[in-house]
Amino acid sequence: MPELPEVHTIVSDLNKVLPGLKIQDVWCDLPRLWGVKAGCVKNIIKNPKTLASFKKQIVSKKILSVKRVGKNILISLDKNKTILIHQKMTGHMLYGKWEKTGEGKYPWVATQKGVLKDDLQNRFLHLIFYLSNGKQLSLSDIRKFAKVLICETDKLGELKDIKDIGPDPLEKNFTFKKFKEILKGRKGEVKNVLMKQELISGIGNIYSNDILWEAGVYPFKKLQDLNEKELEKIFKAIKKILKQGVKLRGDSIVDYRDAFGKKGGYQNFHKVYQKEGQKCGKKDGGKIKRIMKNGRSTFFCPVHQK
DNA sequence: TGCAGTGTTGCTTC
DNA sequence: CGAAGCAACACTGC
Repeated sequence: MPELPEVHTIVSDLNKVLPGLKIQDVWCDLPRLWGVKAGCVKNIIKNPKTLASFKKQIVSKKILSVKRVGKNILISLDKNKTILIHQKMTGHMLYGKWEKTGEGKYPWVATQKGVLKDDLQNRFLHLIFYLSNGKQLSLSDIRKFAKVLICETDKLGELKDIKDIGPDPLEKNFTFKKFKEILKGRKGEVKNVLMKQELISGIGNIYSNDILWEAGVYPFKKLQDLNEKELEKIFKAIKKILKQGVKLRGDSIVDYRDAFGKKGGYQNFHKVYQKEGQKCGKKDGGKIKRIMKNGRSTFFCPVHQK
């Protein structure tokens, strides 16, 4: 699930605790995470086929830093290795401590007090890095869509996941001029376009809905029909809504947690997302409508989003 | 009970 | 190029 604000929050949390630690061991119960289907690229990634070979590449390496590229988390290690993690729908990285209590479906139990006791957070661990300070970095993922791969750091740029990704909308150099250049000559529905990671990185279904509400633009309006003023409103809304998401530490409408297991706050401030039937928050706003399209729900105010 | 829907992406078809 | 459907998977809510 995580979109830019959620990934941003996790990455900044991890950066406070991980740099300097060594990875001492790895546990994983999901062969897909290191197997052939993990999107490995020939000649860049040595496509490990066993957990042992996966481990071999990272065990005893030191964590240097954690970065975000779009919705990807990059954990850079010494000896020219980088772990790339895409959390997809329900994945999220947790920092804490768990113990394996059995071989059942949910063998892990949190062994520290506080929010990590939350059942939801401990039932779905599929990958655990054991760290040199006794703590663990874990991937919790209900639906098991997450993607993890290990790459030579100096070849990161050759990875599709990095190479084919558009600019980050919160960067200062993401200006209105640049935004227009990216969209120039493109067609298609504006909401779909906003969610295209190869054009702009980090926006998903929640924030694209709310961004277009903020901008007052109909989500299925064609890009070629937008005038300068509408484009500017969308540009400003992207910055505003994403910043709000970051400030609130992400959206925990279902299972998202930050790296320490705490919920974000954006779910309490949705503009239209999952608010079908409720009144739009703008003056003279209508009743929020939902349309299912391309397999995803779109929410908007039929009165002021034209 | 059964099925539509869920924050993502990539592949296929039209 | 773009829209649409589906698959990967497990759970929730109607």
